Order: sequence, then C-alpha cells, then structure tokens
Amino acid sequence: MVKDAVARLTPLGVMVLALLREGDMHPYEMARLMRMRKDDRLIAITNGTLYHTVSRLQKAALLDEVGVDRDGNRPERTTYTLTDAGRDAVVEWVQRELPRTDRPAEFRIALAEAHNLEREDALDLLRRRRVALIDDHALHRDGLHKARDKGVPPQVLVEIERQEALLGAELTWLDTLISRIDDETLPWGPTAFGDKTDRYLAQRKAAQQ
Amino acid sequence: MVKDAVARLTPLGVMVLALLREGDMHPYEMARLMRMRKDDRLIAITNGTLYHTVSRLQKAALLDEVGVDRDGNRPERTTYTLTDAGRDAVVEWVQRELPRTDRPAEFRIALAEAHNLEREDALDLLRRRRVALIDDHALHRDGLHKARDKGVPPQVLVEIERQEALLGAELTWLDTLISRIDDETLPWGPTAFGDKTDRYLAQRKAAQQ
DNA sequence: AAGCGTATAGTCCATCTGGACTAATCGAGG
DNA sequence: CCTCGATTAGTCCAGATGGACTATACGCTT
Repeated sequence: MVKDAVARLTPLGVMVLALLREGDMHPYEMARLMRMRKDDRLIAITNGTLYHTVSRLQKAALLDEVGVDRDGNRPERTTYTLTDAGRDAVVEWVQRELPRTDRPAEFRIALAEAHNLEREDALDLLRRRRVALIDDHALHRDGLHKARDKGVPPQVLVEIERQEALLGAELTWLDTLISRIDDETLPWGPTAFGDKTDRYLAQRKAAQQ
Repeated sequence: MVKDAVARLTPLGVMVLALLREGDMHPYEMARLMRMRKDDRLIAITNGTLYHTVSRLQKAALLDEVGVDRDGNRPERTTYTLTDAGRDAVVEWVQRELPRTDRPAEFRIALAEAHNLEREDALDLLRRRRVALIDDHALHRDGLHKARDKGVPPQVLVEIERQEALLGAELTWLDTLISRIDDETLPWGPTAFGDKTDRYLAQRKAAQQ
C-alpha cells in the first residue's frame, strides 16, 4: 500500500470513494449526483479538481478503471470502480475525522458519510467527539475570561464568543444524536439508499444489460 | 489597480494585511504574533504559504518593502508596510464576506477583523447576514421535510439536521451581537489594541530608535 | 566545553486547486 | 429547418498550498 494513503485523502476524494460504494460511475456522473444531492454544500465541485482527484485515487490504487464507453461522438466516458483498499479507506478516513473538533469542514463530510460505519463504531467515535467538544468549550470559556481580565478590548473577542456559543449548540445537538443512535430511534448502518438517486442508478444498470 | 485584487485575497492574505495595520513587520514576526494570538485557530500558518502570500500581496501592490535589517549573522529580515490600497482592501474584503453564509471559514476571519469597520457599517452588514441566515435556516427546514416525505433514510440526513441546529444557534448569537453593537454596550471601531501584543510592538519600535 | 534542543528567518518544490477552454449533441422556439 | 442555449465529458494551465529542508545562534545541561 502507498504510504498512509488515508491521511492524504482530500474531502473530495472521500466523497468520490463514498459514491463509488453505491456503484461504478464515470466522473461526470459523480458530479451530477453530488449536485443533485446538494453535496456541493460540503465541497466545491470543479471539473479540474474532480478529474485530477480521480486520477490521484487511481494512482493510490483506491479505485480503478473498469471500461471506456462512448455515446455517439461525445468524449469517452471512463468508468471507475472501487478497489478493496478504496472501500476500506473511506471507513478509515471517517473514523479519523469524526472525533476531531479542529477541521470543521472535514467533520461535516465525515458526518455525512458516517452511515458507512457500523452503529457501535459510530457511537464510540461520537462519544469521543463529545469529550473533545466539552474540552474545547471549556478552553474557550477560560480564554475569554483571561483575555477580559487582561483588558483585551471586547471587539476583538467576538469571534471567540461566537465559537463558544456554537460549541455549546453543537454539544446539545450531539447529545441528542448519540441517544438517538443508542436507543435505535435512528436506523443506522450501511443500508440501501432506496431514494430517487438509487432508482436512477438501478435503471442505468438495467439499461446497460 | 490589479483586476479585482480584493476578490483574490486568501484568508491568510487578509490576516497579513490586517496585522500590518498595527505596524510594519517582517513575515516571521507576523507568524509569531498570529500564533501568540491563537489566530491559527482560523488559518493554517505554514512558512511556505506565508512567504508566498506576502510576495503575492506585494505584486498586487497591497504592501511594500520598507527595509532589510539583520541581527548578527542570521538571515535577513525584510520588513513590510501597508500601502493605501492594502489598507482599503482589508475593509473591502471584510465587507464582502461578513454577510455571506456560505464559506464559514472566511466568515470567521471577517468577524475577527470586523473591528476594522465603522460601527454603522458593521451593523448594516450583520443585519444583512441575519436575513441571509433566516433564509438559509428555512431552506434547511424545508429540505429536511421534503426529504423525509420522499422516504430518504434518516441516517443520511444527520449532517443537514446538524446544520439546521447550528444555524439556529448562530441566529440567536447574532441577534445579541447586533443589539450589543447597536446600543453601544460593545465598544467598536478601529481603536487601539492596548493589549500585550501592542505593548510588545511599542517596545520594539522604541528599541529601534 | 561539548553537545543538544529550540528559536530565528527563510527557500524550494511537488502537489493540489480553480477557472477558462474545447468540442460535440440535443431540444425548443421562431 | 436553423440557430441558440443547455448538457455532456472532459483538458489545460496559472497560481496556491504544505511540508521538507537549510543554516545560524542561543541557552542549558552534564
């Protein structure tokens, strides 16, 4: 295996791998699906980055070409499939990012893909996040108090105050999420999607036969 | 002027310009100050990026060299100063980012540097942000309802639920911030810092004479 | 007084990213 | 039936980033 391929995964790379767990695709279709699902809330989808990301993933042996077809005279469409390493890499990346409270952008992606983990695994990681959040929250409170005591002017502290408020909100949200997963109010695990996008994929597969 | 230099400012670039409003500095000192103030919560400070950013800002005529000194046999220290365009650019960038609800990372920096704006200006921009936040919040609520109606499995919606919760929290935080600025409970405007870091800068200036 | 870690002040380069561009096809309106 | 805009599927490259590397000096220990 390439040296710590998981650590080098970019957010877009993770989303690509996660998409391929649902079926083989060519990059253009990944972009279309992600836009349909509003995944562009989480990452910027630009062509240059997408195609480059896919070729990096291929070099890292996390995915591979499975064929090239063409429709009329349009450009070729290279279809990709996950390797076993690629399938594992998504899970490892999510496990790594889910408890981290620095890197908010990465966390959102990890959370969005957390359904790829087993319930117990996700629960454990989220509980660790909870501890880290409590820590962080305390650090912000402390920092604010000390800064005020030192006479730091309040207008330069507003960003920290906001962060403190958001950390509080995230903590209460996380508590309810954890209990919903724990008492199985929330279904979990890598289950079938069953939504429109999947019906779409199923249709494409059927049409290809 | 270079074509829309403000739009091309990177987060680190903005922080560099903002720092230079406090006094002339060489890049290494910028890094030290930012680390001291924990600005690395907002941006990654790596040498390569910092020096490259400074030279880009110089090319864009937002800052300029004012001298090169050296201490013993150590590497030269090139000191930089803001140009008028650079001074304005910080303000323009903050004005542009403060109302935007996409780009959370940029917003945190805009908020941290918002004390460079006049009170009325900041108030106006934050009120516009308030409207955008309310919009966003509604969109997330709607999206969630529709997705549930369509039968989208709930484990893929947790990230949106979190976003909805955080938007709500941000909204209440913003409301109190706006009223604090409005009733002048919170002092505002580009005033002197008066904190340790400034005393440090003052000492350095004194020592140089 | 030699050695070791850390602070100072950068340079260099392999990647990574974003935006502009190409080029073909399809559907709808005039 | 012709043309305009949108969609499909990608290439290309300038510029941005991050991390490794260089080189000196200073303080502290042993």
